[in-house]
Amino acid sequence: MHLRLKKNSTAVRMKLTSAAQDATDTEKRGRKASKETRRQQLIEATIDSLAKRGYSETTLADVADGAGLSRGIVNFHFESKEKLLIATLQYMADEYAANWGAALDKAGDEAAAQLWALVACDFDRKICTKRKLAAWCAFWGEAKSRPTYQALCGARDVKYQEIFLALCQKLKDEGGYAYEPEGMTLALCASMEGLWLRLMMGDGLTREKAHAAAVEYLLVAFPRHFTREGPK
Amino acid sequence: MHLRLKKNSTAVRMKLTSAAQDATDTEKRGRKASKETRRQQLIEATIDSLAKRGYSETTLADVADGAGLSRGIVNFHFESKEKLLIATLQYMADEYAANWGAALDKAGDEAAAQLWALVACDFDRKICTKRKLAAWCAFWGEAKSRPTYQALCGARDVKYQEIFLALCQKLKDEGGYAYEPEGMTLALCASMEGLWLRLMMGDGLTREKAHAAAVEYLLVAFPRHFTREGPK
DNA sequence: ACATATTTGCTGAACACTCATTCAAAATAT
DNA sequence: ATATTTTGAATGAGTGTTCAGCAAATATGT
Repeated sequence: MHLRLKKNSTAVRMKLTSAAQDATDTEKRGRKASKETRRQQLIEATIDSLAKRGYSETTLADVADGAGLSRGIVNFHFESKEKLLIATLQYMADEYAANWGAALDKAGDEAAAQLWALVACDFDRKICTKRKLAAWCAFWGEAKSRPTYQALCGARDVKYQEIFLALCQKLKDEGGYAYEPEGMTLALCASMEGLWLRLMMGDGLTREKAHAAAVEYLLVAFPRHFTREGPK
Repeated sequence: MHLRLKKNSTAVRMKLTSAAQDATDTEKRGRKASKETRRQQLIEATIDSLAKRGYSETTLADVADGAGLSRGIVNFHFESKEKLLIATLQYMADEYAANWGAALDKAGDEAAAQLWALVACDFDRKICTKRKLAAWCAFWGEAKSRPTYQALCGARDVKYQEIFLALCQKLKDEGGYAYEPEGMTLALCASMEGLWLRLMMGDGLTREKAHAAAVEYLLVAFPRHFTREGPK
């Protein structure tokens, strides 16, 4: 089917001028993208619902309504509710990983600068929304009894924490600190996750305050490397 | 649960046989306590179910089965599922508060000893079970969209953190540390919650390792007050 | 160029199933 | 005998899933 379609549109393209060729291309892409666009749209609606109603109250009807589409739509684009939720979690995990990956690339070669960047990007505007934190937390709440969720949440942690550990170890060597690196790293990562939890709970805590608390941790742990304004 | 059932029927039998006085006593207590006992029993079964199946999969049928009782029982002793869940959360919150309250009493007057005790009791055998952590996390996951849960989870934090803040401030004065106390306290509390989260996720993390990580934090933050073995 | 056939994305009603809740009846205690 | 506690079947609301069919876009035949 797909092959035939491609053959046909190639044939059409050849008949048309070069300007129209572009148009056909985008059209084709648009058509092909349509499916991806819908999925995206439904995933966003799912995050909305998770944030607004919580995991247990999120229904397919609510997701469909949120996307402005009809009831059966999810089972058309995703096979089941379960698959939709997994795709949503996957999407968030990918976004999260991409974010700190990019931050790490931009940070340069200094271990201190890299660590600072990693901590900072956890409290980035794009990632650290109430909406998304709420969605994360919804999945965390179910993760213990669902291996798939656990894997996706865990995969995030493993790589992230490996890098953290390596950085902490490097800083320890550079600064002659006395702590035990594994415990230190664990406590630091846990602290940031805990801050997320609190942000989501929505006491008066703001993103800035949470970030400041994490920085305070960095200051105390690596006094020779950081000031409140950044790495030395 | 089965044991309790058996106990009841044993009590019944005792009434029929010899020791009438004893039997009447236990019976009276049994009757008056019976309602409380059933509630307790159902609450325990609820925690079991939350830990095993997660929030969204926890059904009244499952709770009743877990308690070895019949289907309609929850709506007799609690008015609704919602009320059962709230009572369960309340129960856990009370237990948690009682635990750190007792630990604080036992710790003496030194601020350092008190802080050490508070951190330690978060990783106590009684409190820090996988079962209970899972139940806590289930509630956290739903808390954002349920004011009642949020209030009960939050109430825990508020008092707890007030004390933490006071202790950190005191240690800062004593030790001449340079950090900003609010941020420090926030990061510390968040770290312990994050460690709970990870314990529950069940990577290879053990209670002891998590506790050690928290201690590592204490060491770094208050080097003049603590060694790995305890407060100086 | 026009008509027809096919594909594709989507709809919404129907269906099957789960689950909280109710309640009449039974069991048990007083 | 009365009150209390427990049972378990019945109820009904809610929800995920299915599917026949619609409409627009696209391909094919003339």
